[in-house]
Amino acid sequence: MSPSGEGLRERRRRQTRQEIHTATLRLAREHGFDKVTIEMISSEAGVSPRTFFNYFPNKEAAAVFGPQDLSPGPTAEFVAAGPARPGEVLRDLTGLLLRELAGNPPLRRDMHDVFALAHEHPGVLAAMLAQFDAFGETVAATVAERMGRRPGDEVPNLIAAVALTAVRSGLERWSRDEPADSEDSPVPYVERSVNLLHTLLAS
Amino acid sequence: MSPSGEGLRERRRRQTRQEIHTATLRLAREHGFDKVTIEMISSEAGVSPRTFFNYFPNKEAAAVFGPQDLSPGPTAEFVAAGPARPGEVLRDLTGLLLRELAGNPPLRRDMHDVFALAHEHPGVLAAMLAQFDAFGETVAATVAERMGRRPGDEVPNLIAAVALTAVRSGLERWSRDEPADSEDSPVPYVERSVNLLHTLLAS
DNA sequence: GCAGGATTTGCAGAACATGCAATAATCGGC
DNA sequence: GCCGATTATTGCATGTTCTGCAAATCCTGC
Repeated sequence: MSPSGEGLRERRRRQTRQEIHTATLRLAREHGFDKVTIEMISSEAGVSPRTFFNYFPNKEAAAVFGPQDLSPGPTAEFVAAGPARPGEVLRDLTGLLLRELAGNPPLRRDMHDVFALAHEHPGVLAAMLAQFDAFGETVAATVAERMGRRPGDEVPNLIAAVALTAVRSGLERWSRDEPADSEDSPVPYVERSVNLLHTLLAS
Repeated sequence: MSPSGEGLRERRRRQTRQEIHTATLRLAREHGFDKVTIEMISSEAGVSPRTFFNYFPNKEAAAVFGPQDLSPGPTAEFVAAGPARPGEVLRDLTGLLLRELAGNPPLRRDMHDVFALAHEHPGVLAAMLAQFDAFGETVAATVAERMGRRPGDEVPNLIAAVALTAVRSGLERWSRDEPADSEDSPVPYVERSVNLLHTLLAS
């Protein structure tokens, strides 16, 4: 295994995945999502069509491919804060997600494209929601760890799901209100949704 | 137009839709979802394969097709209760959704099948989440009406999304814990999630 | 009944998706 | 550096999905 914690194999794999994804978005922007074929995407990404299907089950999944994990640093901090009342954990979690988003400009650009696509193509929306859901599971696991509960426990599950719902709601509005090329940030929008959520709790 | 409020055309259309849906679930239970072809479904439902695609874009959508609207009576009551603090509206809404579920046994049976399918087939999960999301929009419109806010306003949107998240979380657990053929009700599960949600807000 | 519109259907063809087996690349230990 | 084992890529064959189009059929309202 090479010096870094991750072998060449894994790195290349991650890279190919990313390349297929960005190729999909680029081509969709250029020609319209449903004029784009798997063949075009594969060739743009420099792999065979058959390989495309080793990475994604379909175009929609390739378009919405996003973050699988929270970044380790802030997460460790979050977990270390230890057990607390559910409401507090929720508050900390929304804060964590917000910082995650604030610190990752490429992710935000990607998100804007994906939401824009999702508005016009039901299949993309479905794939995006599935992606959020999957991400929610990993978030729930982190929350469970902090709370000293088993993974799969309903409390962390619900906390994660509610937090992500608020985040998604903010991103949704952001993607609708802001034009594609503006150098805007979704952070204020998401903050707004998150605050609304906490207001909801307090009334 | 015939005596009832709805023409023959509309009724038949709704009926065909329903028939394709139940045929899909039945065949999926019998043969496994991915062994089922559109041709099988169509023939089981008594339509041509081409007609299948007039109703649904794909197998997944046919499998998860569910309620599009809240029932009129309870909804009118909900709306008539008039403006209130967001937290109260949320509470009323979760109550409404719960009663909706409690009063509709066929829907529950359907839900169990759909969730079970979704557990094994990512594409079905994606379609189901999209279905929930779409339903969320109509719920949000109802909430907006009650609160005297424009449709699309972020407050009703978030309230609807959060409520449905809790409901979904309960259904999720129910479908995992209860075997397929038990004559159980998801209501206690959903109640549990809803109560948890309100606890979350209160802490 | 009849004109107008909606629905169903068949057909043709492109694109999607999967299993399988051959080839090529990487890995870890020596 | 080399080698056996593992993993990834690719081409091929094949059945399925999905769409556009035009013909035929069926409701609807008058």
